[in-house]
Amino acid sequence: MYQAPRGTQDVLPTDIAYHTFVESKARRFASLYGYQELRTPTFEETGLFQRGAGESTDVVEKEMYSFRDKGDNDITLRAEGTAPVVRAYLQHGMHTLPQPVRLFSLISVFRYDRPQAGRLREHHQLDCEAIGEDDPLLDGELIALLWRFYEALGLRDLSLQINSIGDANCRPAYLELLRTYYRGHQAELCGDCRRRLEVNPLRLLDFKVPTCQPIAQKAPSLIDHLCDECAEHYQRVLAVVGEEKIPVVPNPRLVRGFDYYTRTVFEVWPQRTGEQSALGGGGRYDGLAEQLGGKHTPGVGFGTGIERLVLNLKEQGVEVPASPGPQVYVVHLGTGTEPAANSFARELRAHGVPTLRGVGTRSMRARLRHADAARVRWVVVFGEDEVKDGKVTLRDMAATEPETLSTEAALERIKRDEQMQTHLGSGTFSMESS
RNA sequence: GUGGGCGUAGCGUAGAGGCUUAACGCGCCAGGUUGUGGCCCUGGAGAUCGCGGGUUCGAAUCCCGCCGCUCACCCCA
Repeated sequence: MYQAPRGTQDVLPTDIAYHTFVESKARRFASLYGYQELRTPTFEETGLFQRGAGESTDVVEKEMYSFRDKGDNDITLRAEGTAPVVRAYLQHGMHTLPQPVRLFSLISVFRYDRPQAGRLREHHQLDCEAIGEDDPLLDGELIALLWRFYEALGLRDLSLQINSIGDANCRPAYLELLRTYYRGHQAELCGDCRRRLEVNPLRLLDFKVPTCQPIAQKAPSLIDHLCDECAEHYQRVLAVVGEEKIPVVPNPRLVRGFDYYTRTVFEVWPQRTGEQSALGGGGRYDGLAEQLGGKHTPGVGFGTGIERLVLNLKEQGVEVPASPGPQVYVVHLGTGTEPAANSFARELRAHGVPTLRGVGTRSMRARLRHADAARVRWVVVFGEDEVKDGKVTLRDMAATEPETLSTEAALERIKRDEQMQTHLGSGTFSMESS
């Protein structure tokens, strides 16, 4: 038998409410901050990710779903959220729009990794990007958007980690300093660290192998070697976030896995420690547009993982609104009763009443059980007796006794009830309400 | 890529060399009620015990290999 490919998952109807809850809140909060929805393709030219995220990153080096298509194009399934958005910004000349351009996407991301709790080969993200402005206020805005979004989901005990990793002015000198420091300890380093030292020294800082920890602890901190402009920028980001009353943890060892980041980087972690658990993360990428062949255009953004949010909502016991089910179950019973039942169901749906049609040749009892399982409010029975008289039997599932009345009267009753539900129930069922 | 754990009906579990014709709960189907749900009762369908090999008179049970799932490292969401 076939199975869903390793690292992918089916979201079943019993679970879908969590996902629609997160997605609708995502849309709501993105638009609340003035971000407009953008959809980019599921696959891009491989070079976009190589140039964007960086050749030496783990994602590009060993985790991409890459293939050559029938036209000999090198294609990669979306490995990361930011580069495609910046590509779209450049391609469509969005620099002619008022800056910054604020965009959000709900995307799927593909990485060939070994799956584990909270890690999939296909996962989904809310991705928000603001391109065309380097004001630290914008960094703060994105952090606030992310944080308020989490609050609205009902998540508790989160921790916002923040850092600045400098830019092209100050980082090269710092990296040289770091390399010099590490070369002095080369003998004590594990093989992995030696490799990083050459390829991606910044990553040495957040490395977790215990034997290398003491060396990392004493390494020169990047935060002490920022140029004046970067230091100033960082201070203003911290100020803006502080003003928002968001508890922030400056973490001088926070480093992210993509090469395009400059200055601000941040992640949000749940309380529980260990494992890979970041719910969301992002930062500023002032050099990315140039890297992709455009002119210098600053930008800042984040991605946050839908599946990880769902996981944490469940862990924290957050209740999500139930998806609305059908209101009415229409059954026919006996010969010649089908058309009348069909037309009644058609009528209900034309009036916007979600209606389930009883099909097959099961007993009355079985049908009622189905209706009960579907948690409908009303069951409408078209039996031979009723159809002959132009009537139906209407059962209010909350009441004990059914009653027989004309089809018109039954329709009116259900419509009236449905209207009441729509008005009263808008807080319960509407995903759009905060 | 590295290391641990686990594979028995759709789901959750029991059985750990012969007492098993593989059991129980949920779910599914049907009946108890000629055309009326929930609760209850009765019955039924559904499992070559992940796959292959080995040990044994005898393997779901012991051994080996493979596959799958899962957790952690790494990395990221």
